[in-house]
Amino acid sequence: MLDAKLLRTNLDAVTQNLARRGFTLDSAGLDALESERKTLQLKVEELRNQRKTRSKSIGQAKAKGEDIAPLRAEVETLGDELKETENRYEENQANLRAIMLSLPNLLQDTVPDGENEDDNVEVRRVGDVPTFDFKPLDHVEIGEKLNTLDFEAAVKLTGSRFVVLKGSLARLHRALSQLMLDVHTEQHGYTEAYVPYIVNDKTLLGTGQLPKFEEDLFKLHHDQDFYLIPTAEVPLTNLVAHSIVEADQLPLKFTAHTPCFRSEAGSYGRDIRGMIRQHQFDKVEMVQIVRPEDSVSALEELTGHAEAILRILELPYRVMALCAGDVGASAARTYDLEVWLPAQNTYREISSCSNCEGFQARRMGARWRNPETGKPEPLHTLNGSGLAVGRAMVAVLENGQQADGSVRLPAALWPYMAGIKVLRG
RNA sequence: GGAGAGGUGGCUGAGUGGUCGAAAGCGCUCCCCUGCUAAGGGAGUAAGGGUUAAAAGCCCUUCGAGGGUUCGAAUCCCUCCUUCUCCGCCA
Repeated sequence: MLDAKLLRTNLDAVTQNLARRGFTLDSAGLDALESERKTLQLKVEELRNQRKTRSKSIGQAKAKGEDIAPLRAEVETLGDELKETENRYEENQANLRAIMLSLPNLLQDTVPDGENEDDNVEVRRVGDVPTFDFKPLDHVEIGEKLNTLDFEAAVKLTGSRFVVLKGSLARLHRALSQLMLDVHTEQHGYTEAYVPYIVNDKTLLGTGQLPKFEEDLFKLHHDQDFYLIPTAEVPLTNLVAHSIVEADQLPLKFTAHTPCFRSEAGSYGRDIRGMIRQHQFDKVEMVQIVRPEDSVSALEELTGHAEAILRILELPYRVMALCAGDVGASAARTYDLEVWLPAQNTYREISSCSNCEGFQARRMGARWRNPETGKPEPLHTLNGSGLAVGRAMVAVLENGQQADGSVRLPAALWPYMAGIKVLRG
C-alpha cells in the first residue's frame, strides 16, 4: 500500500512512477473520491461531536434531576442524520480502500525501463558454464536413469504438476534444504523459524498476495478464509504485522524452509515437463525487516546471501535487475538470480530478491519507533529465495551429470549425503 | 468435539449505562533531592485519522473483531476469533 498522504499531495508523481510499470492510475477518479472523502469525513466528525456533547449534557441534566425529555428528542434526529452520512462515508472509504489495495508499489529510480522479462538487465555473471562431450540430458531423463524421479506416481496420487522423489533424490532434496538453512543461520545471521503453511486472508493481504492475486493461491474449504502459503515470505514477513519494533531490535532476519503451493493459473502452457513449475515445491526463504535508510544496502546483502548458496553448490548463474514492467506489485526493486541449466541451454530463475520498502509494512501495520522522531513509522521489508530447493536440485543434476548417467555432487553436499559423492543408477 | 472462565494502554490489573481514553501499580523518560550506592519527591508517558504549507491547537476513532439495543456502551444483547481449565480424541 502506498502512503495515502503521498497520494493526496503528489498524485502526479505517483501516476508517472506507476506508468513505468505499465500501470494506469485513474488520477481524476481518485481525486474525486478523495475530495468526497474530505467532505464526508468532516461532516461525520462534526455530527459525532454534536451527539457526544449533547448526550453528555443529558447525563448532566439527569444527574441534577432535571427533565431530560426535550433534550432527548433533540438528539434523536441528530442520530438519523449521522447514520445516513456515516453510510455514505463508509461507502466512500470502501471504494478508496479497494483502490489503495490494488495499487502496486512505487519503483526505485534505479529500476531499468522495460516492459517484460526480455528487458531485464544482466548485472553480473558468475561461474563457468560447463561443457559436455556428450549431449547433456535434462533432469527428467537423469532422474529416470537414477530411477528416483516419478511423475506418474504423482499423477496417480494427485494430478499433474506434482512429483514423487525416491531414494537418493529424496535424500538430495533434503540435503539441499539442510545446507541452505545451515548457511543462512550459521554464516548469514538469520534466525530459523518454523511457521504455519496455512494462513488467513489478512496475512495474505499484508504481504500483497490478496486481494489481487487470489487465483494464484490454493484456498481451503474451511469456515474461515484459509490458504496454503505460496511462499514463506508470507508468514515470515507477517511476524511483525501489527507491531511496533524498537529500533535496537533491527534488523530482524528470518529464514524458514517450507513447502510452497501455487496454482499457477496463468501459466498452463509453460514448463509442462519436469520439476521447474510445480503446484508444490520447497523453498528456503530469507526475510529481513530493516530501518528504512538501510533497505537499499540490505537488498544487496540479501541477494549476496542467495548467491552464496549458488557458489557453494558450484552452480553458474547470473544476476538480473528486473525492469519496470517485470517487478512484482509489492516490490520497489528486484534482483532475480538465474541458474544455468545445460539441457535448456539457458539461465532459469532460481531466486527472486526484493526490497518492498514500506509497501507491505503499511498493509501489515508493521512499524518501528524512530528514535529521531520518537514516533512509530513504517519499517522496510525485504525477501528473497535462498533458494528454491526443487530448482536447485534440477541445476545440481544437470550441471553435474556425466556421460555414464551418473551425477557428480558438489563437495559441500557430501556431509549431508552420508558421504555419497556421486549419484549412480 | 463437549462444559466452564477470561480477552482493558509497553506489562500487571480496577471499572458504576453518562464528565472513562479509561483507577492503581510496574516499566520507561525528564526534573528535584541525596557527596558513591540504595532510597525518596515531582512531572510526563497509547495508537490511528482529520483540519494546517507545517506546527500548535481543536476534532474524530480505538477497551479481541463484527453487528445490535440506547439520546449515550469498556459496561447490556447476538455472532465470530482467541486464551486458559476440565473431559473426550489424537501425533
